[in-house]
Formats: sequence, structure tokens, C-alpha cells
Amino acid sequence: MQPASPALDDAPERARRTRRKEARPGELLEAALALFVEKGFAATRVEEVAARAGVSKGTLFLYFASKEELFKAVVRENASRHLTEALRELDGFAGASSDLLREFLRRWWLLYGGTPAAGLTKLMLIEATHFPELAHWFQDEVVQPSHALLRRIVQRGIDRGEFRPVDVPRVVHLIVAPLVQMVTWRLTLGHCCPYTHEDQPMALIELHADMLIRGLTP
Amino acid sequence: MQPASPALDDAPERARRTRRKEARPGELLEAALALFVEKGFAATRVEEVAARAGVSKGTLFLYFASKEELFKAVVRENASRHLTEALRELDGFAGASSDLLREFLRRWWLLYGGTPAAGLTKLMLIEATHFPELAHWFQDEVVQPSHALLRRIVQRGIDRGEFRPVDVPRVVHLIVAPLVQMVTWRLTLGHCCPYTHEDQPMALIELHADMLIRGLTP
Amino acid sequence: MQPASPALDDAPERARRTRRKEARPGELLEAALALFVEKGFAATRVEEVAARAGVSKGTLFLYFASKEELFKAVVRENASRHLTEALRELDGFAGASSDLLREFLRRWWLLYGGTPAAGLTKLMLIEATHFPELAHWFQDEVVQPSHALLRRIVQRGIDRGEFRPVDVPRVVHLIVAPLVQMVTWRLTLGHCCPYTHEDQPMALIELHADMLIRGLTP
Amino acid sequence: MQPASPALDDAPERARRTRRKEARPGELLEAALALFVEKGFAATRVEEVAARAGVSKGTLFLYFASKEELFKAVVRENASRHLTEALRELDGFAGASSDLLREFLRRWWLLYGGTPAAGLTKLMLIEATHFPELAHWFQDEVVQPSHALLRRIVQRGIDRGEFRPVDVPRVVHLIVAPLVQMVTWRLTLGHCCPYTHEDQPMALIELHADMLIRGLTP
DNA sequence: TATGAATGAGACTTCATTCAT
DNA sequence: TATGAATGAAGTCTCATTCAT
Repeated sequence: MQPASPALDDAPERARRTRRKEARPGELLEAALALFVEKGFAATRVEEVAARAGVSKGTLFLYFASKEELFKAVVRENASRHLTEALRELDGFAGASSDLLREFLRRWWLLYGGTPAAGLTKLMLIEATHFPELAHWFQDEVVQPSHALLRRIVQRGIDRGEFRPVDVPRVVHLIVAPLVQMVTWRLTLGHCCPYTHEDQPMALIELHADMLIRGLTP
Repeated sequence: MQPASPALDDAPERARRTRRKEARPGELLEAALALFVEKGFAATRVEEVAARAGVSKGTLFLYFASKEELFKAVVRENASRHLTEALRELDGFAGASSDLLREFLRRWWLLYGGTPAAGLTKLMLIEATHFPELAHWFQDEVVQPSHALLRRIVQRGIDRGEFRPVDVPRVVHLIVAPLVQMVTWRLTLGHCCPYTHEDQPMALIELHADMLIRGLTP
Repeated sequence: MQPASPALDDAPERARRTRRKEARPGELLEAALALFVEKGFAATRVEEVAARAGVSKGTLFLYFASKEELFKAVVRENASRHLTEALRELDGFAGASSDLLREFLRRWWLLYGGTPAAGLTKLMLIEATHFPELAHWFQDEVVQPSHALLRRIVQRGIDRGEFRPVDVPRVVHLIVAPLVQMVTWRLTLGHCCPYTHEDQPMALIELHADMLIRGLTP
Repeated sequence: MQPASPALDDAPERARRTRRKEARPGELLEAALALFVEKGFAATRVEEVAARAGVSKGTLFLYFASKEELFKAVVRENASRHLTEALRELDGFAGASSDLLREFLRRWWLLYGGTPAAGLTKLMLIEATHFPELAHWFQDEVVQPSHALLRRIVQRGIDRGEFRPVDVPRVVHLIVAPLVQMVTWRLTLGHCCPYTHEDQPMALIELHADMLIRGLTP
């Protein structure tokens, strides 16, 4: 009776088929990242991922042998790129350790925590049980380097007499926790519980830096 | 015609069934909590839950109309019980605000963070997207009361001149974040990455209190 | 508007569900044998097998973990039962070797070649490439024992001077070939090409015996 | 707008393409014969066929409208060529009928049974159910002419008093069965069960002729 | 003519849910 | 109340076929 969807003709269909092969994996990874972060591995359907990337179900399997391989690729692709290199520049920092720490926190949010790639952190927290070897890899490639950098920053402060002596690894956990928390909150409860104070993330970052520096001052 | 299996002696069977029938829902909820926390909602099979509770798949549906209802019951059952009442006693605390804050952190870990019920926090972080109304309820029933208590504690310190003036809601987030983080870490990466410093949780709690109090001191 | 299928009420539905568990595997194996023989492994759909056994698709997987396992069960179940034991009694035969040979041929057709189990022979011929280990097992369990028995029969005839000396293993192949051929023909071309002379199989068996005995007479 | 990839030098590509375009169908048929014989129709993927023929999947569909058409072409192409013409010369044979029969068997193996084209026999046995009209055609074009020739040979022997009177069509089946069996065995169990006595096929042929002639002698 | 990226129907398999016992 | 066999919708993955280049 009524035409099912009169807007659909096959012109866009044709256009879609023509798109270049090299862009596909990236588009699929981007779509998969968003959906895996939003719904978890098990609750995400490959057809959704394909649809969000603008391709059909079958096309996804042209590039990734299985849903699991897609997941692993999502993690590996996004993890190695963003976080580590963004922070590595801080190694050459010259100046007060308190400024270095504050700079670390700012950069972390700007270059990672506030970007879609931060979804990885939530993803690994959720799926670590199902992908143990991937969790280990994530620890080695992402978590440990970040923590190591932070340990060097804190230790530098102590060595230069700017920070009081503390248990460095534990302090690092206290530095990291609110960052991770901000990400997780934004990606989960943020959707439905808008009254959390995440609308000005940098203000929270600054307060965190403030509290930490006071807490570390001799 | 011929009786299906008259030889089967169902006397011991009956004994087992009647053993503790009013305990069933509790056993099922306990099993479901553990599995939902470990694997998430979608990846947990109701048959597993039933098996862990020592009953058959069909029995589970006698007590819970669906997997979703089971999940909601798990959250509601565990949430209302543990956290809020455990902390409410602190409202009558008399003494230094720094001691009050430290006491809060200790109790939080002992009465909630270190118990199986803490899995709820991880669970809600993961599944909030799928159960928005449940997430709201969790916010109202669990998160907001805890935060409100903490706001009162911090405000008390400021009012009494023990703490410097700060943005109270944001500080509360900084207080809570490491607690949530400890729970999440223990329940996820803890499985596979044992070198995190979670073996002495109270030491981290004490350091956290220490840093916070220094950070809040005028 | 109009009821979808008014003839369907749920009485037979109920009846079906009630059927005894022990009968299921047998019914499924029987259905699977017929379909695998008719269409081969790849072209047979599990849903067809289930439908022919009067159950749903899911039920099949209650009893067989996968389509491959179903196939293996079909082969193993039917192979060991029928052929070998049927022929083993001939070992004690007393009398002329020509009668023994003739008796072998008759029994082979009556107890195996003419029954549904003979489909196994066609099945293994077709699927040996896909299930090599199963093919080996079939050789060891079914083919070799039969050939060994035939070798003993021919050798007995030679030893007693009733048969002329011949290459025994090769003669065994010549004895077996028409039998296998009769089975294969009946199950394949028989469907569509009715003018082959399979309507009186025993007449062909008798002629075969006749030709063989003449061919073996000194 | 912008050319997709102008940097790609497609000159050698062109050379390969034009190399032997009229040879394509033949190469595809050859590849398809081998794979259909090895794995059956359903389990053979057109991509495999194309790859074995050294072309892409799309090219295959330039020459054959569908997988089914490819299959039919394989059968028709190979069937009409090899067998019938090879045997037709025997019609003019002058000499003893036993020699004629022996010669038939030898030629059959040399010109058909031992060649890749013999795979057709296995193929038709397996797929006759799925391609009934093809099976009929095969009967008419291949099986019937061969059987007719054999019937003439046997009848000639009887008429000339060289063979005893027998049921001619049935004897023809007994003549053919070991031949078909040799082919089938070689192409299936031969892969995995090397202890069958197919390493000297002509010795089996000779023994078969020997047995037949003795069996037919008055 | 040849390609190979893209499609989507259809296969196998899982699992929440039902129901006769 | 408890069971567990049975169901079938829904998911992952395959592969014959199409089509723009």
C-alpha cells in the first residue's frame, strides 16, 4: 500500500559500495569502539557495528575474522596510539615537580580521558575476565607505562625535596583513581544521571592537582 | 500406557527439595550477584546461576519472572542493605572532622568495599546503559545518600574551621574515586594482574585519608 | 484477521513434548542417517533432521553437540551394529566352500545391503575426505573385518582343493565390488533411473555367486 | 572525480589477463572437476575453484551463470568426451569374444577409469539426488551406451557359442561393478587407507577378466 | 575481460523461557 | 515446589552472487 520507504533509492546504495577499501577497517574499529564501550562485548551485535560503520554484516567479516578478533583489534588499535605517546613527552619536563604533576593531569584529560579512546579503560575493566591475555597486554602496554611515568614524577619531587617522602606506588594509585573514575562516570552514569558534576571536567582536574600537591608538600 | 519411570525412587529427591525452600531466593540472588559481577549481565547464563545455587533452570523462573527481574532484584536486594545503613551511624559522630573523615573511609572499606556487595558498584557502572531506571534508582538510593553524608562531613570541617573552604561536591568526588577504584580493580584486573597494590587495602585507605586531610587543611 | 492456521491447535504440540527422552537420540540418528545418505553431509540441514525426527532445531543440540558430532554418531552407531556381527557367524560354517561363499553373499544382502544401514557405505565413500579419522575407523571396524572373513573363506576353498589358487586379496575385491555397487546404485541412481535391474536383487546375488564359483573352480 | 588509484600500473595486470582468455573456461572446468570430485557439490566453494584456476571469483561468473551451471558444464564436458568414444571403436572388433571382453576392460581402465575424468562417476553417484535431470542425461549419454556395448559383447559370445547362456543385463552389471568400484575407491578411501590393493590396477583388471571369462565359459 | 569489495540470504548454534510431569 | 526436556527467536558466521571500476 504505502511505499515502504520512498526515500530509499539505490543511488546511495551504489555510492556506499564504491568507498575505498583502506578506510573500512578504521570505520569499523571506530564504530566497534563506541558500541563495545556503550554496551559491552556480549551485548553488542556485529550487525550493529556494521550498520554504524555504514556497511553490511558480511563486510565486517571481510576485515575481522570474528567478533573476538574485532574486539582485540579495537583494544590494540586504540590503546597503543593515544595514551602512552601523549604522556611520554613529559619525561623531559624541567621545572617544579608540582607543575609537572599538574601538567600530567591536564594532558591526561585533554589527550585521553576526554576522547573516545578513553572508553578503552572502561572496556578493559569490564571485559578483563573474558579476555585475560588481552588484559595482561593492556596492563603491560598501557597501565604500567603510565604508572611508571607517574612514579618517576613523584620520585623526582621527593628527590628534589619538593614532595614529602611517601609510598610512591600507592600514591600513584591515588593520583590515577579520580582520572579513571571521571572516564567511567562519563561513559556510564553520565548518560542517565546528569546531576554529577562532570560538566566542567577541567575544574575537577585542577582541584585534584591542588589537593594532591597540598597532600605531597612536606 | 506404561509408566514413564516408576523405578525412580524420588524420596531423597523430595527431601532435598523441601530442605530449605524459603532460602532459595537468597541463594539464587547470591549466585547471581557473583556471576553478574564477574561476567556482566549479557554474558551470564541463567543456567549457570541456577547451577551455582544448586537448583535447576526451571526453578529459577519460579522465583524471578525473567533474567532482567533477577538482575533488578540482585541490585535492589544488595544495595539497600549494606552501604547506607553502615554509614548512617556516622551522622552522630562527635570529634575532629579529620577523624570523622578517616573513620568514614575505614568503615566504607570494611563494611562495603571489601565485601561481595561491592560488586554492585562495578555492576552498575557496567550495566547502567541497559537499565537506566535501575541506574537512577541506584543513584537515588545508594550514591546520593553516600555523597550527601560526605558532603555533610566536609561541610562540617569547613564550618568548624578545620578544613579550608573548597568546592564541596567536587571534593566528594575525589574522596570517593579511589574507593570505587579499589573495588573495581579488585574485581577485574585483580584476577589476572596481581602486581597491583591491593594486598594491603587498609594501608591504601590510610594513605588516602592522610592525603585528603593534608589537602583540606587550611 | 483470519486465524493463521486454524488446523493447528496445541494438542499435538503437547503430545510431542512429552515423549520420552531415551527415544530421542535414536530417532534423531535414524533421521540423520536417511538424510545424510540422501544428500550428503554439507547439503543436509540440521533443521531437516530435527523436523524428520519430529523435534525442533534446538532439541537436536541437546543430544549432539554439533552437526559433526551427529554425523560421527550416525556412522559409529550404525556401523558397529549391523554388518560385522551378522557375518561373524559364518566363521563356524561346515560344508563346501562354494556353499559358504554363496551363503555369505546372501546374508550380506539380507542383513546389510538391503537395509537402511547400508547407506553408511555410500556415506563413507562420499565423506571420507572430510572425516579422515572416521574413515580410518570405518576401515578398521567394518571394511577390514569383512574382507578378512572373505579372505578366510577363499583361502579355505583353496586349502581344501575346492578353489583354484588365486590372488586372495584381489579376488576379495572382486567379490565385494558388486555388493557395494548394488547398494550405491539403489541409493542414488535408483531414485531417478528406474530401469536398472535392481528390482530382483537376490537374482543378481545368485548370478554373482554363480559366476564367482565358476571362476574359482580349478 | 579524482581517479581512484592512478598510480597503480596495470600494464602487467593487462598482460596476464589477455594471456589466454579462451583457455579460461577449460581451466575452470578442470579445477571444478577436481574439487567437486574431492569434496562434493555443496562442500566446494566457488572461490576455491576460481583460485585453483588462477582467476578471481568474479571471473568465474563471467563464464558460468551459477554454481549449478558450472557443475552441469563439468559433467557434460567430461562425460561426452572421454568414455563413449573411447569404447566405440570396439564395435568393429574381430576375434574371440573373451579377447574382446578383456580388451574392453583394459581400455576402460586406461582411457577412463585411470584418468581424472573418472571422477565423474563418483560425482554422479553422489549428486544424482540433487540433479535428477542431469542424472538422467548421464544415464542416457554415458551409462546406457557403455552397457549397451557390453551387452552386445556378451551376446556376441553367447551367439557364437563362446559363452554359456546367461542373463545378459545382469552379467553386465557384474562386469561393470568392479570397474566403478576401483574408481570410487581410488578417489575416496585411497586418500586415507593406503592398504587397498590399488597400486597395480591392471593386475586387478586382468584377474577380473580372468574370472569373468571362466564364469562365462560353457 | 577481469577484478574484488560488498551484499544478504541462509546456515549452525546458543540460550531465555515454557510446560507437562 | 521442582524438574529438565523442549522450544524458537536471535545471534555469529559463510558463501554464492552482484556490480562499479
